Amino acid sequence: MALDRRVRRTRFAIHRALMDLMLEKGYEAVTVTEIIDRADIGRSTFYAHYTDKRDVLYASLDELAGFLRAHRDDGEGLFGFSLAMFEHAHEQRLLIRALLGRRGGTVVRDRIAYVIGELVREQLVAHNPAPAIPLDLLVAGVVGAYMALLARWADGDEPHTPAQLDAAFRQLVTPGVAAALGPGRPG
Amino acid sequence: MALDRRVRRTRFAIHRALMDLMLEKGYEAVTVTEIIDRADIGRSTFYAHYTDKRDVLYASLDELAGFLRAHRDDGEGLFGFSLAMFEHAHEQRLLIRALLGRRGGTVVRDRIAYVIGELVREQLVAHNPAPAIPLDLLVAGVVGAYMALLARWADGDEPHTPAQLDAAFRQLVTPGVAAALGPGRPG
DNA sequence: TCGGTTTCCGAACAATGTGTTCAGCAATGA
DNA sequence: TCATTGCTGAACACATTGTTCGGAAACCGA
Repeated sequence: MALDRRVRRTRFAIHRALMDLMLEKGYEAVTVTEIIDRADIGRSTFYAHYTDKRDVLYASLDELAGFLRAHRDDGEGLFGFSLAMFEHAHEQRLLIRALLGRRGGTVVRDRIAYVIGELVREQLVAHNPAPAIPLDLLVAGVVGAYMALLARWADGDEPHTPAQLDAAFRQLVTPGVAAALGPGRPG
Repeated sequence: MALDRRVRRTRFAIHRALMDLMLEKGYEAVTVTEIIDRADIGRSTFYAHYTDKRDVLYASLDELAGFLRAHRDDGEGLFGFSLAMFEHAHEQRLLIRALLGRRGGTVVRDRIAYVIGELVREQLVAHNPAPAIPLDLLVAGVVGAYMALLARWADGDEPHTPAQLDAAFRQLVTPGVAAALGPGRPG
């Protein structure tokens, strides 16, 4: 049995309101009161569904997580999600800027980094469960570089294409990762 | 002529209060009211010196910037600041955790990333003003990886040593950077 | 269509935080 | 000493958060 229609409507309205507002002012600057007004729901209703602004964000980012998982094994070799994500970011530039730009927030970045980190870790472990660089550091470094490229692109004026970004990411990170994973060539 | 003694005392008290409070709850959670109370100064006094919590932070981070500059050319090759910074972070682990951990904030991370980014950019340009990867992306990626390692270490339980962190950073990033900078071997 | 269940409303509330103002007192440095 | 500068502290308007609760409304299944 699906959710009560009212619940579906309410949650969607909230989700939609958060997205819209983020596009306008970035995640950090959005307030619960604004979400309520925009979604045109009662205050108590909001808190009946979510505890926080953060809570809404997490729910909304589940979509992104699904997207990334779907593209996990794109292309050849590691980091299949990379190009797809850059392309997605390119289409949704405003949204990505709202999420990752200066007006984003630690919460957003950390969450996205976490989601991507899971993917990266899975792939790295599959190739070598005990790499030369401690796994947690390796994952952190790779994801850190990726997120930084994404953020820089979202915030800056440079019109890099998704392919350029993907290439930059791979050129920067792949040699070090390959070395850390050892001789066995990842396919 | 130096600053009025009262000014010096007030600013130092504010600086000190922010540091203490960050150690206890992380930058984000600290409030201006708390700083005022801890520093034992009047509210209007605070706003006479700083506009913001952020403003105080920036002033405080100038120290860090000086430190990093002083170690810019440590060791051989690029990223001389790296080991010194990790060592500094090791001694001041609590402070670094307060700054970069989950309870830190975008403001803090961005500012530190900016400071480090300046250093990295200077060094990269010195070796090759037009690397294979667009300079801004290269810098972003390198700094992103570095910050991520620092943050992961500050937040996690793993007792990595500064030397290990420095090694991990270099192993991950150096090959890609060298390739991007081209054949001329950086000294 | 009925009827019990679930959700929504909305207004009020206490708590907390921000940034400003101003008149009077106190410390400073020359 | 004394003019200058900085500090005080309380009050203020304002914004935001998260909770509460009785009554109205919508929903879903029979």
